[in-house]
Amino acid sequence: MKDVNTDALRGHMDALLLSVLESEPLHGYAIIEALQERSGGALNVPTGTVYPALRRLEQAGYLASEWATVGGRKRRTYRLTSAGRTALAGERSAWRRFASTIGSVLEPRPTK
Amino acid sequence: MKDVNTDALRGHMDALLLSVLESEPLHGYAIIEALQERSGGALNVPTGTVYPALRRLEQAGYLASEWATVGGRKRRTYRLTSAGRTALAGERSAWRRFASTIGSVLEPRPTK
DNA sequence: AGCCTACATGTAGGTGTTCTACATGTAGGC
DNA sequence: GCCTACATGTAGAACACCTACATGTAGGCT
Repeated sequence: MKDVNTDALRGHMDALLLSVLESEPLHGYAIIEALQERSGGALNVPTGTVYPALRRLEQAGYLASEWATVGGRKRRTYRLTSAGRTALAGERSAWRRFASTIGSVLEPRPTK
Repeated sequence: MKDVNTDALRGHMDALLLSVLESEPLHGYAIIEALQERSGGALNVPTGTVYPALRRLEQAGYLASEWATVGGRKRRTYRLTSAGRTALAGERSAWRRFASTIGSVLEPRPTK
């Protein structure tokens, strides 16, 4: 599967991150793997994008985190706050609107 | 209809511009109107975005332009080059891939 | 005359999210 | 001793978009 141009993700990253955290808390590395998995391998988001973005979302109040040590390795595990759930719902509807808008321009149905 | 967040357009602008020029040449102002129309009013792209973008696309070889005077007003009319048509096809398939990727993460089908 | 809206193009400067590249460290297999 | 996977993080650059401004014509209303 060809990679999507990650530059095009601008503005949709938050939605993706909130979405993979919806069903269970995950740490950064696992989030990256989850994105790859869910996208069928199309989404290879670099660590330099994910970690700062997670901090941003935590500061915004959408995520909360705590440290854990598993197998001698330290992890920071993030979970959705209730504000995060609300934000996710908003991101989802914004995405649907966005996709349908772009679609309507890119592949217009012939009117006649 | 609620506006889409135009900031999220980052990376998809070229596709939109090439797409509205597919069936007929248009000048900048008309392009903005065409985008509004096709999107059902959701797409209000500011002139400060469109005009520089058109120049960028012309420099890339995807568009060609010529001046015209209509009703005392000067217009720069853009048309797709053949390279532009090829680029548009690429943008379309990139968009489909992108939308399906984001969709698969944002609204995963339950596997069980 | 004066004002407003629609039409029409363009530039300057700022913003912000993303990228690339680097830095650091543990665990475990070969 | 080396490599890969696991794991987090920072610094700095890139760049496409935004806001705000600048300029000018045409035409309607008062």
